[in-house]
Amino acid sequence: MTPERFDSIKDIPLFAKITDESFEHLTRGAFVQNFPSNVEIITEGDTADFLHIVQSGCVELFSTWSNRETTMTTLYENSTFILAATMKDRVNLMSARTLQKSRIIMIPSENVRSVFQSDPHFAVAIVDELSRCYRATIRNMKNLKLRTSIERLANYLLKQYRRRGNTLAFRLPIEKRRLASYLGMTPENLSRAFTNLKPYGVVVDGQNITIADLDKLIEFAIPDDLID
Amino acid sequence: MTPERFDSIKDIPLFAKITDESFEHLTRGAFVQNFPSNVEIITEGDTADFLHIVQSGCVELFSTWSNRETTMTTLYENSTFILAATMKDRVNLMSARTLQKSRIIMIPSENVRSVFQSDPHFAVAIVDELSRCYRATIRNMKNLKLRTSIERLANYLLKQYRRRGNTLAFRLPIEKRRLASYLGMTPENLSRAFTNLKPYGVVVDGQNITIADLDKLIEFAIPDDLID
DNA sequence: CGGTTCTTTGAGGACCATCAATACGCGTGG
DNA sequence: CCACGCGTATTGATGGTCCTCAAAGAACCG
Repeated sequence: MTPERFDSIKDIPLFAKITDESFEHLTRGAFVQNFPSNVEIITEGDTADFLHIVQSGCVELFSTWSNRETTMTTLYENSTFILAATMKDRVNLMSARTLQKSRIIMIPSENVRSVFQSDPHFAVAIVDELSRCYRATIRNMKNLKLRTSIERLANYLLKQYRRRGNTLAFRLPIEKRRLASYLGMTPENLSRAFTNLKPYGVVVDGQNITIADLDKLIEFAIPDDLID
Repeated sequence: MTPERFDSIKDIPLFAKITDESFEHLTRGAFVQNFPSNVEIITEGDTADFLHIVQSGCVELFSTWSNRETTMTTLYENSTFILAATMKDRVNLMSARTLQKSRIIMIPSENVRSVFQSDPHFAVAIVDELSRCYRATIRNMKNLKLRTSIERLANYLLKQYRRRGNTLAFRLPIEKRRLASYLGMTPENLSRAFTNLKPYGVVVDGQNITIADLDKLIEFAIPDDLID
């Protein structure tokens, strides 16, 4: 249907173990699309006709209500989204927009549901991915309900530190205002939260963060395997 | 293995369409247990050896961190819990305690995973349940992040109203302090939130709630299909 | 380089948590 | 049946956290 090649998809865990037949079936009617930055790809309330996969770039999932908006999560390479809506054939509960120039793979939801039934390996992969996203959301919610905003920021910084292979200096991957929304606060408050973390050795220079005293920050943040 | 009978389980959507063979396999090593009220059934951090199902009674899922505790959700008849941890063979992210005398079905996680692979109907049911729980959590999170505490309470009352077949007078199903925790506030604040809803026709008498002016409450709460 | 957006800082106020004290509800045992 | 005790619910006072508004500075982009 399109001249695009889907070989790179096979690197994604979701498709790693499936048969060639399943793969052929899945990609029938699928396509790859390039989006510029800051484009709304899907809108909450719309039906989930395609399973989306971020091949490259960066996508923000967000939600709105009554003139308010909040960032739910941010996705990078090889992340899927709207998997639950795809499987249940329901409307999306979140909207998605690109934060950078991004390449998005779109697979018809019907194909996903039908291969799910015919290929047990794919079924396992789907349920694995679904469980992973579900558990990530539970962690996120625990973070929001059990910690203050400053504690959330401190733990966010520690998570970034770990994700980059224990690097003490790094750049924030997203704008501060989006980070603020993700952490459940206003941009103004995020600024002040950074100031509050200064005594614990957090140095901020624009998007550049340096953790000058890891032990002190950990002592303050109390990271937890069941949240972070 | 136990003299308990599992027939009643078949009423649960999760098991509705499975074969007798799958059912036999699933219930091998399974058991039913009666718990008194206020007993911690599972603890976060423990491995999920069993899929749990509330056959009767009421179970609260909660989480703790650094001396704080929060109610994540409350479950009633025919609800499953720790399904994601079961499927991924990981530790539980939440603890569970009974809020009433409850009857809990426990099915070995291994059985669930193995029947998932052998019975496509069961696989569909599992992914359906998983997606349902996932989406419920997303809704919950949107509720928490996009609404003030009073708005959350107003929408909670409207949800109770709808769940009971549009009944304007009903009893709260749980204690107020647990409701407060679920809604992300303190018991004191819940009291004041109820007071704040008086002008919108909410009458409170202990656990008994009466919605005296439905339109006014709806106008204030702005319920949303994508949250509630 | 100019305009736009983002970030920061300050002031003020709304919301919410904590602490403390009292009232209420309920189950138990006298 | 009533008295008692315990946990829950309410109410008030207070302080902290966080949001809003406003303005200035910084970064980004065409």
